[in-house]
Amino acid sequence: MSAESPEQPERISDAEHAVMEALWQRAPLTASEVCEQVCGTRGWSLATVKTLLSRLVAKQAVATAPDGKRFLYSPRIARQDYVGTESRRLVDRLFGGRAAPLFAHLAEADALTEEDIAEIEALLQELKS
Amino acid sequence: MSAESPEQPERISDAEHAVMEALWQRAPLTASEVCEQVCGTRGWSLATVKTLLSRLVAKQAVATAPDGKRFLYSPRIARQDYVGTESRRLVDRLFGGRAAPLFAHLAEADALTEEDIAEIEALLQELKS
DNA sequence: CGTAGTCGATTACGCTTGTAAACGATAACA
DNA sequence: TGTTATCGTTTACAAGCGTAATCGACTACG
Repeated sequence: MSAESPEQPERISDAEHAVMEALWQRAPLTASEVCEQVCGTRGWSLATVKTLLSRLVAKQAVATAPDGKRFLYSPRIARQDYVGTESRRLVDRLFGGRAAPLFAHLAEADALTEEDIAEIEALLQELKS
Repeated sequence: MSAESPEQPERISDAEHAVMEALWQRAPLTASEVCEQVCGTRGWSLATVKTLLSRLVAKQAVATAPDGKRFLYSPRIARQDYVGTESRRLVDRLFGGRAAPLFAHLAEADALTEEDIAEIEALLQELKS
């Protein structure tokens, strides 16, 4: 383990998350390239993306590498980890930390496609072996 | 359908959610009774609970009924619904709306207990019939 | 009748978030 | 060399949130 990082990762907000998604999909990117990915769908200006990138850098969720006069941005946290903590948060908050009730809820709400069911079944088989 | 409620339900914050949980568990309750349920675990003062209750009333998530000089508070939205939208939000944001990847993730992160697995398996059986 | 307790309502205040404009440095081009 | 386009940084500002103190009304007790 590396030294002295309490590394209690600061929460990433909703808007920031959109930026992370762009970087997870392809990195490193310049601020303008990130904007190309997200400004359209979210209706943001480049300035907004710059702000979000700075905040993410401050939160140590994104790293910068100088490239001439500008920076290239890359994720410092793995999507896997982010998704993990977020899922756990939800399961803890809403389902007492148990995954089964979440699953039951999704089932009841018809949020499961045939495909989902098949895949989950396959996963279950694996887990049992 | 009833008239003129755009009824786009305002987001319930984290702290507010704790209050909702108390009311979902037992209602109606006075502000002090809610405090008894939550002030301990969250380290809040009664004043904080009162603020949260007011905000929930403003958001139409909680209803008040006068009882002598004070109010009795009850949830106006069903836990089922809240849990539903929150789960869907997560699944949409992180897993492209598909439940199977969420499940896969939980499995991979060892977030599933033996019990969970058994229950989910049972649910699957039901779904298939 | 005064006073202490209790309610809900109002006000407070610092932090985060969403959204962006303004600024200063620099590189590229004319 | 002067100007323009482009970076990252700084500043801005309203809304939402966490956390609470204060206030005005009222009740119950002495």
